[in-house]
Amino acid sequence: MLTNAKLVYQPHNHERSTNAALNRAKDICTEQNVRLTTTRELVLKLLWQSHQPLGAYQLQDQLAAHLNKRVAPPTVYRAIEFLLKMGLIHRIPSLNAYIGCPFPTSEHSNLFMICNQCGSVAEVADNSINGLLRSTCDKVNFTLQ
Amino acid sequence: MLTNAKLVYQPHNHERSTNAALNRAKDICTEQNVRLTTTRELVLKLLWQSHQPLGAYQLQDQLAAHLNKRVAPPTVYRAIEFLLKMGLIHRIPSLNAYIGCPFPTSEHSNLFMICNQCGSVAEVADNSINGLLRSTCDKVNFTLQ
DNA sequence: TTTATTATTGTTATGTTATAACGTAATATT
DNA sequence: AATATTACGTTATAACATAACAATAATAAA
Repeated sequence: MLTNAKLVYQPHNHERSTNAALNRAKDICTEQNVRLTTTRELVLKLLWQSHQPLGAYQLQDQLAAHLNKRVAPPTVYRAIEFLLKMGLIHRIPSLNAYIGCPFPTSEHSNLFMICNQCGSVAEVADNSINGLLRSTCDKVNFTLQ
Repeated sequence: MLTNAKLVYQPHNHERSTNAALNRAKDICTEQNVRLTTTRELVLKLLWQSHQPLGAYQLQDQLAAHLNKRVAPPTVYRAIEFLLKMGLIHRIPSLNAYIGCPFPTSEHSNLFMICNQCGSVAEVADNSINGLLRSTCDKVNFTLQ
């Protein structure tokens, strides 16, 4: 089972894990021949620094603060769209919020544990859950995506 | 395994299943001593007639058409809130849409199969999935809700 | 039945999330 | 350097959701 639950819930070197994630992102983008521009990287960094999911307009505020200039929604949403496409972040629909993906290269269905008290989110990728979901989908003639 | 997949995807007596759902709803509300008012019942009916999830503003339009008068968003959202609380409908966050619950009295975690082609949604309640989710939550110190 | 209480609905305004459209700038390709 | 492609800036607006308060209807209490 793959999970970042410990990383989320236990004391750890935050800056270090953020840097690791950013470096992984750079590698992935280089390999895919796409550009991790300043804005895109900053959004990713903000999401990793938070460890709680952030909404698009929270990102907008923080982005504006860091860049010392006005930032319009499309700027944020473009960065989000890019990062989603690259598998570097996830959208959590029930929160209208976004969060860094701890294992961007691994093929996995997304399962999130969302704490109703503190709002933190841990991600879990589990083969047995995946398998069971897949077979259940088969039963009702769906294909798991 | 509990699912309404066949009901969603195979020819069936639509009016009949809608009426069944409405009657069940009436029973539940009577039992719980709450009122299934005209608006609430109509919203539930519209959701059942559709069999595809409907957004709040689609419901607003249809509601207005049926009642022959202007209907404001809060009216719709209040009905939705009530029906959600009674377990008669579900919200599907990834679609910002709502759908009738086929087994409102059964305790179950919600699992939705959403067709990317046609937009139809089937609901599945499966004990083995539930169990696996629960044990996975335990592993990472969460409680399944 | 009259009054009091509670639940529900109407109405206006506004908050929050997300995208369309179009122009400009930066980067890569030839 | 000229051209094509990709990314960004800007304005406006669409889509989804709720706050606040007034009016009305249903139910309970007197």
